[in-house]
Amino acid sequence: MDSTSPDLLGEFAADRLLLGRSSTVQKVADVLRGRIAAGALRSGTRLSEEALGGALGVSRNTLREAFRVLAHERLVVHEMNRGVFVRSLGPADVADIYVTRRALETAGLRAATGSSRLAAVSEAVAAGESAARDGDWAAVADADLRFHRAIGGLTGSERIDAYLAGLLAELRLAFAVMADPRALHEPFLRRNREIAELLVDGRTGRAEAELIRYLDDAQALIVARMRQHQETE
Amino acid sequence: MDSTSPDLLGEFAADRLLLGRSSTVQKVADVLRGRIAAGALRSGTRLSEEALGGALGVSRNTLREAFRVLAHERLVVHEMNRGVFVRSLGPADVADIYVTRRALETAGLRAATGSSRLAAVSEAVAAGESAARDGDWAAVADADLRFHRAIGGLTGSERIDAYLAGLLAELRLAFAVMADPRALHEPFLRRNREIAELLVDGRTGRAEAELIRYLDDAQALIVARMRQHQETE
DNA sequence: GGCTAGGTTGTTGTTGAACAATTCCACAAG
DNA sequence: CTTGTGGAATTGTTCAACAACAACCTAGCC
Repeated sequence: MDSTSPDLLGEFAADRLLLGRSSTVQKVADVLRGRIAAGALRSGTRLSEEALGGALGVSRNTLREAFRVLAHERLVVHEMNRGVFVRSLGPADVADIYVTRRALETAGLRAATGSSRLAAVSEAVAAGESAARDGDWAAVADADLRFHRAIGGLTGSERIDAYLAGLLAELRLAFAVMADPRALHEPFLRRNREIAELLVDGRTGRAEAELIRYLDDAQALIVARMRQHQETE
Repeated sequence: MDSTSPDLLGEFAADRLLLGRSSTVQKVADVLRGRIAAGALRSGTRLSEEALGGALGVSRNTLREAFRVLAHERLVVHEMNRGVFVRSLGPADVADIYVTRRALETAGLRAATGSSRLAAVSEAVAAGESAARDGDWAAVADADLRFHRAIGGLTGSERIDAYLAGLLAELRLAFAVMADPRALHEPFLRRNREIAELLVDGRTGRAEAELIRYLDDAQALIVARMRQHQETE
């Protein structure tokens, strides 16, 4: 019998990353990342090695390895001899993140012309609108993240995608603090579509101007909410 | 007696990062990072936990924590149940890095107008020329890195600076393979100065065009050398 | 010869316990 | 109200052990 066809093998090769997901350290990091994104672990919370290790059923050494990767992702802060804490974002951090987003996402727009990856952008827009119709605002938030990652993905750069994914994960630290995801994401649904349509029409200059205004507004909204939240505390 | 003046305290607060530099894990990561950048650890070398731990006088657990941070910096590849290896860069990696550099460094140029940080750019150019006059090509390479970090630094973003630093550290993986740093850096000394002067003159559009050509040429040079090196092997 | 099966060896993955170093808290003293 | 001084709790780091896995080697088979 002939061996498995080469192109079929190629498809499986793409799944290797999903398979390699074992390793207790990775799983622990995934769990903590999820808990932080979901807001279950509030900013500033101290992550005790003994308590967390006991709860998750892993040893302190394994947990510390997971802490190292989360610290490098800036989701957690490691203070020498004091422990690790869930990161808390200030307005300066948000400003820094948005400067970086502007740099990376506008690079995507400048690479958009004729890209085959534009489909992913449109798909994310459609998914967001569909979720909004269902009133599923968590799904809207997810689609919004996908939209922006897809814009960065227009560069075709694996690193830019990884950076953007990290930046958006950091921003969830700010989202988690404030309720009402609807007020946060609904106003941007229409603007997502607008930018996507400008892109498929090849009007990338105009799309870039719109995206920059979009990001400025989003940043201002988040900072305003942050200050408001800080007062009511 | 009055308490210490607030502004003086502020200066000390800036030194906190320098103090927290202990931690065996950090020191081990620093050592390995340095060895990799210097080319003492060639690409593909396997880093045995037992051997390295013994040589450095640290435990396997500590070493594994250091491996996690280096892996996140992409200087090292962690293969499950097989160990960690010094990363080896291919032309596709170099292309990816340069796409990202173009995105980040052009963002710096667009933020250059009237920035007080332009001084750091000019300083790096001068340092490079001075080192070239002395024939110290390692110092020229350092100054070149400083130049590009300073360009990204024009954005004022801490994250962009961190990303650029990481990308340039990755590139050293490619530099380490090939000898003759002079041929690699000398042609770009004049172009560094040209870009810096365009910047202080406020001609940022022209500077951006020059920088993009610069990066294209550098990428092509590195890829050419990589292929050449691969053949002679 | 070339290929497959199966055991051997060396390395990594993970755990648990131990001890030193450090921070934090409370409390006493000036 | 600031400055020492304990002691308790937590982190930093090491060590030893074992399971799990990958690479290598050998033997046997067609």
